[in-house]
Amino acid sequence: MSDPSAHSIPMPARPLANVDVVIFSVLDDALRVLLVRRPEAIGEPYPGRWALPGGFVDVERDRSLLDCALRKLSEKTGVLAPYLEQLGCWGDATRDPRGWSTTHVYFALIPGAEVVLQGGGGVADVAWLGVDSSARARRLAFDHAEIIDAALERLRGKVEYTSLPAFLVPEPFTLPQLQRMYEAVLGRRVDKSGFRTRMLAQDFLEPVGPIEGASKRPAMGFRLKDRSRATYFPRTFSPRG
Amino acid sequence: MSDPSAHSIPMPARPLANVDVVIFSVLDDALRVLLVRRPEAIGEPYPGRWALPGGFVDVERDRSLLDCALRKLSEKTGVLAPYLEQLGCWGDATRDPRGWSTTHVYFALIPGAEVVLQGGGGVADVAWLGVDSSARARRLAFDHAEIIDAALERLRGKVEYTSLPAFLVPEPFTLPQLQRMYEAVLGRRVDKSGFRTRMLAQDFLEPVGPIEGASKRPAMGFRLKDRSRATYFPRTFSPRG
DNA sequence: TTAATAGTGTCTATGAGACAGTATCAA
DNA sequence: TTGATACTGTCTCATAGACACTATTAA
Repeated sequence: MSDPSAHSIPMPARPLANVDVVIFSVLDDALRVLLVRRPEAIGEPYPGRWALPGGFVDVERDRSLLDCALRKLSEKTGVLAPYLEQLGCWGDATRDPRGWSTTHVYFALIPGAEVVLQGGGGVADVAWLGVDSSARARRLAFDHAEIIDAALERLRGKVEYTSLPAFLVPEPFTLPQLQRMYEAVLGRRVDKSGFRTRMLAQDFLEPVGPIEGASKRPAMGFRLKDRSRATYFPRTFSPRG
Repeated sequence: MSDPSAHSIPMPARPLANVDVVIFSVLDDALRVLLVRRPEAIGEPYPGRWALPGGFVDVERDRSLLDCALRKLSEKTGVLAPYLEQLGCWGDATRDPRGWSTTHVYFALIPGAEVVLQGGGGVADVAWLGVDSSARARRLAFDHAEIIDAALERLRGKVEYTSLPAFLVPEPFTLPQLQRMYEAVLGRRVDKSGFRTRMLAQDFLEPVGPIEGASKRPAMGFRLKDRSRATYFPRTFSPRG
């Protein structure tokens, strides 16, 4: 790390740099997204409005954008190792009244059972909101409604041909439980037999013995062979629509 | 747009904000990426090394990150309306010796014939480099080798199930020409009959009359019905590997 | 006629979708 | 035995892949 003043070329004005996280989970068979309420302090934009968890990059504390996203996620949910991927960047002169602003958005999938909502850290409230109408009905801060739309589109699109919903259910899970995650995200029923064949053919699940008590007949419990990445299927779910 | 000093909350230190563009094209049946040589001026990092075209966001001039990417692309290639999508963001404390730096990377597809390489703008040289070994063999500036790897992975992955290569060939084009674009990106041959069936079934091409002179027998010319977006196929190209 | 490229027909195997059927548990 | 859920078998149909075939031009 060098001292900027040692360079002869002047550095240009810099935009504000944020990181926001779209955290998805399935609760009560419904896909939900985590929102926090904006603080009411003087000078804060969108006071009291719902927003994605996030905030400025802390160049002293965060070694990278990913570090920053993991920090913001653990501050709000206590979850340390979720599925996390970069969604994209939004940046323009008008999205933040404080000036030219960029945000680097990550999207996370976490099992509903593992969540412990935590306030503090400059937010007055934390809550799960359904993605269908409630999130859109409330007026979100910044361009966060647009960002959530993009995250939803990415998630629903990828669920058609990846194992992403496996990150929405706590391990070990049964195939019927995993199927319910797919159905919650896709918003439609899928065939049981085809679902089983499809999942087992990809060889990304590892059986860990039957799970009892969850239903009448015990089902085989599975866990991911590799929690660090999703599996891609060679076809989408329903070509025939 | 408000004056930052009017707010009571102090703004944090800000990272440097860059935009870089990975510009792909197919020349001589080989996939290539556009690189520029870093300037040699005092204080410039990686002087004389090859790098992706890009640079600092100009908060006075660029209204958004996308504007900035389009500006940098047209400065180097003269192309105004290519296929352009966001690839992602890279940002950490060490990628630029001048300090905590973020870059917002876009990836572009342009037809080889339309390119007019243009120097100037602070670069000593501009060139197309093959993606296979030459780009990796030369030591690129910053983390641009890693970024190109990511762009290649994205491109090759999407080509399996999208119409992206249609943006690499000038309109109007014939199906055999389009097939050569697919083969150049994928690095393997594909079956002619299956290719034709697949392309025409998706209904994203519009016939515009036969093209003569290109070969012995004239072939039907096509153009995209919608140049603003790619078409997604329901299956990948070769499930059987 | 020949060479070269454009375009089509046909066979086969795969595998998804649908759904009926069987297995295994609790009560 | 009944009900509920887990799991399997089977039939059908669409289509990708392979490849041989025909069509249309220039020379």
